[in-house]
Amino acid sequence: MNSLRTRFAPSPTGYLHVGGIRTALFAWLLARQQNGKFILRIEDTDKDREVEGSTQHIIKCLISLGLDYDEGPNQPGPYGPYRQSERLSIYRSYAETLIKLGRAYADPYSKAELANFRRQAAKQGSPFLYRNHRPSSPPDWKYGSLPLRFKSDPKAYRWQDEVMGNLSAGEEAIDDFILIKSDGFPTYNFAHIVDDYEMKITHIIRGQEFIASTPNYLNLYEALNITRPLFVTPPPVLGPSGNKKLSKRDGAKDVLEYIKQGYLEAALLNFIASLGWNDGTTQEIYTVDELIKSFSLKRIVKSGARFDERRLLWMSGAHIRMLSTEELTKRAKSFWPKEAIGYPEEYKIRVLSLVQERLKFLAEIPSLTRFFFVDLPLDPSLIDNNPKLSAIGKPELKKLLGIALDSLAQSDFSLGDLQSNLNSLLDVTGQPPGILFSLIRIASTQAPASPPLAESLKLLGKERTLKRIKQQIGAL
RNA sequence: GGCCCCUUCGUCUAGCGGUCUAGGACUCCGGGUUCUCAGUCCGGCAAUCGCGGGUUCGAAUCCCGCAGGGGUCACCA
Repeated sequence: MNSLRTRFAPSPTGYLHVGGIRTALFAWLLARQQNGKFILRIEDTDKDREVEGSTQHIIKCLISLGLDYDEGPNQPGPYGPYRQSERLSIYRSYAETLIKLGRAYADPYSKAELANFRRQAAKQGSPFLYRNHRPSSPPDWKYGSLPLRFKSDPKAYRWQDEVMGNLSAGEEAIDDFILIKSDGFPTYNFAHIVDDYEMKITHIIRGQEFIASTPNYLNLYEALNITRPLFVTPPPVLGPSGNKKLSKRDGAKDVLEYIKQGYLEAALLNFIASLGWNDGTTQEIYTVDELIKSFSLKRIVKSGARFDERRLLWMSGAHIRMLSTEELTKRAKSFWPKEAIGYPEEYKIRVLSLVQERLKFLAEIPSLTRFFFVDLPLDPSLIDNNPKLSAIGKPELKKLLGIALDSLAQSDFSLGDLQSNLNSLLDVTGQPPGILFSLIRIASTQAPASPPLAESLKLLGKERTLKRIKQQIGAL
């Protein structure tokens, strides 16, 4: 029985973008691979920044991606509750222990005074350290009025990170940070340490922004005399344009948006995992199961990975092509154009299998398939913009279509018969396929692109095909 | 500014002292696939491995400097 436990601990301040999901994904992959547990913990200790409904939004996103959690807000477990706002008494008792140990004290300074200290430090070009201003006789701490600070024991640290390797920092990285805010809520710095310990988390997977404060955490673990989980720090995911960390501010999309556009979860996970991780082989496309099997902390790279949507697009198409017809049909359900209403399931399945290999994401279905369901209005530009066709001239095109119409009227519209019918048209007219087939394709679909001609006509059916060709003839 | 981390094709990456005149994938470009789009197959462009010094018979790989980038220095997480 493996006791590995990982957690994803977002704060409910909005949606999740690719960077956030990657952290969750790595934690989830590790847990699933090692038969451990994946815990979702909501870090809602900042009432001001909290965004209404975002917890539900985050959960929806995780579940849509298949990142299911074993313990969490609506998934009871032995170490709940899993919302920090519901664990206030736990933090308070840890805080009181620290006070008894002489390792925490009330912060008497006003915000203005603090700001002043900070200004001074900035003026000297040195980093601000609260402990340089540690009050000699701090007042008693009253819960819910004054902030409580950690009384640090500054020293240099060296530590192991499962990804970054050996890390170190001098004592200047250690400070008297706030444990409990004046509103009685704990800070992240305090709450996550208590929770990870209480919830028996074995691996903390989190972004690089926490490396700088790790020495503080180490100091606190010592003060509390508790063992720390392993640290796993993947590199940042960078924005597409440059070298900044991917952020909502710079337009990072809600991952749920990709789901809504019909990017497959497997493709999304495959792509996100490949940002900063590889298994050392040349394999690019992974199913979720393969990801679980191959994942390894040891193979997470150290440098930041840029988010490139083109690669995602390619992967998404690749995953769609791997789908069975049944699976694709199931997933396509909510993406049909409204014109498809009323068509039998069997017909839609045939349409789908014709466009499957052309799809990059499911939201493309309507534009690719609409002509299979409804007669599109005649689009003269389709012929005008085709250099070969427009060179021939309308009267001649009209004549050609007339011949095609008569010939196709003889066909039973089975695939084989259509094929030979079209081929013989080539002989009869003496035209190359580039002209004849283009013409028929445009006439019968009125779409800029479509699957191969014979297949399309067969699916369209004789009646509709002939009707559309007649219409085109009338317009020429 | 202090501290910490990172640095191989445009992008994601392989690479752990010789098999690297640096491999794969995406993108892009050319060609085949009886029409279009996509797919697929074949081919091509693309990194003197951030720069400068060492160590070594030999360095993308080890060491030292420098530069660039990122992170952090909140009663945010």
